[in-house]
Amino acid sequence: MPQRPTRTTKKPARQYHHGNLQAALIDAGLKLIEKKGVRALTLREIGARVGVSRMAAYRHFADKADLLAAIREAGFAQFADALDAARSKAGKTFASRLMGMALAYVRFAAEHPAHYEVMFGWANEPERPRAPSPSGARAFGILEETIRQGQQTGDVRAGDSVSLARMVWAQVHGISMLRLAADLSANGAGTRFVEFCSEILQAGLAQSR
Amino acid sequence: MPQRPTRTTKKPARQYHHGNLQAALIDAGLKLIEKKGVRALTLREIGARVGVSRMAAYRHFADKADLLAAIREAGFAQFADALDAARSKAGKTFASRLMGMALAYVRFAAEHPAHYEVMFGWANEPERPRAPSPSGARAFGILEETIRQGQQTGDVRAGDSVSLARMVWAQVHGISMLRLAADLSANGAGTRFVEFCSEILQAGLAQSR
DNA sequence: CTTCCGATGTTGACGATGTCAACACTAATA
DNA sequence: TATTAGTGTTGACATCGTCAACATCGGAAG
Repeated sequence: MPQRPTRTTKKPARQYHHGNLQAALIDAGLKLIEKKGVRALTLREIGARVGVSRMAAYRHFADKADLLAAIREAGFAQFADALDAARSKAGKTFASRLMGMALAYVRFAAEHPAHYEVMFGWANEPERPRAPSPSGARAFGILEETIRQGQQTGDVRAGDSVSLARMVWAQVHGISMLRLAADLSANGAGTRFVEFCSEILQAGLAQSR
Repeated sequence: MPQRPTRTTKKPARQYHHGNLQAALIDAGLKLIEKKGVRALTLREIGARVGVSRMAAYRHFADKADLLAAIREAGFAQFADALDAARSKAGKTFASRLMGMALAYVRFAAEHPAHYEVMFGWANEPERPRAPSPSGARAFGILEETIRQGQQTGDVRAGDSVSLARMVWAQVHGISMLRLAADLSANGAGTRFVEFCSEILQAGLAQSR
């Protein structure tokens, strides 16, 4: 959320100093990605949108990749919030929670494909290993905690909850990446497919042997 | 597989006409990607490796994206072969086939990460929708057929085999993308995790209700 | 209030890249 | 042997990320 510079008298208009460039750049970059795809993300274009020249970003980010990382982190924060909200809104049974979170996960990916791409995109640049995301860890923690609760209520087999959570995560991530649930409207095909997978997954998690 | 020009007398050496540039470009491009990542893929660099100038590729591909698409298709062919081989080598039970194919899938992704990236990478370029891959369809068909066999032997619940296959595919794809199975050595952590997921998945697929 | 300095934003320049044009060489056919 | 379609080459250009050097602002120190 860009806010006005602290001490302007009336109209911020266009001043030499922007006031909150960092956030504005992340925001503009994200919108640009959503509209034209990651390849179209250009420092020059971002600057133009914010009303600032290229190179201005370099006062707030080391380079383009660093700005991408910031966009990525912001995405994970929203993402974790969405998962958290879904868990709260879902019923108390493990099945409903699992399905609610699965739907929220896939929905986020479907509604913000570009943001999702930046978050989970390939990190095949050997020179610049990707730093782990705090918010990403928070999102995973929400899922893992749900799994542990399922174990306590007897809905999920015993075993390493981290591994179990990873498996569920991989499932919904695969669905999202392969675009297997494009239509997530009220009772669209995508929703039905996610429910379909969720049911099978839940059955598999239940059996202890 | 690059083959020699059809009518050279003895030593092809460096002629004006390469003889089989199309295949050579795909091959060189792939090797370059594997070594330096997708971002380092440059028409100039590819040309240099093949001993040809930039722009030469334009006689065989519409543009860079088109060459990428060819690399992608070649990857799917190898990929389908790998899945097919795994199915043949696995035992006759559904469980062993599922696990064998899952391991082959994840192994391919782990051993050829760059190729895998090009194959399954994001297609968020709104202007250029990605064409479906024939070999990709073949690979999926192998999995779906295995599912159908499982249904006939009673190992898999009744239902749409395509949806079931998609779910399994999404699972292994997610594992591959999230790099959850990095160590696929003889009895490495990755192998164990894939077996772990495969067992749970199989349990879920079994239950009819 | 004035001075000064660090933070922030700007323009210039450079090498790299994808691609359009125009040209050069080769091989097979007429 | 002459022609021509196929194949490879060099030139040029717009665009991009980024290094340098410069400009401007806002607040702290005197």
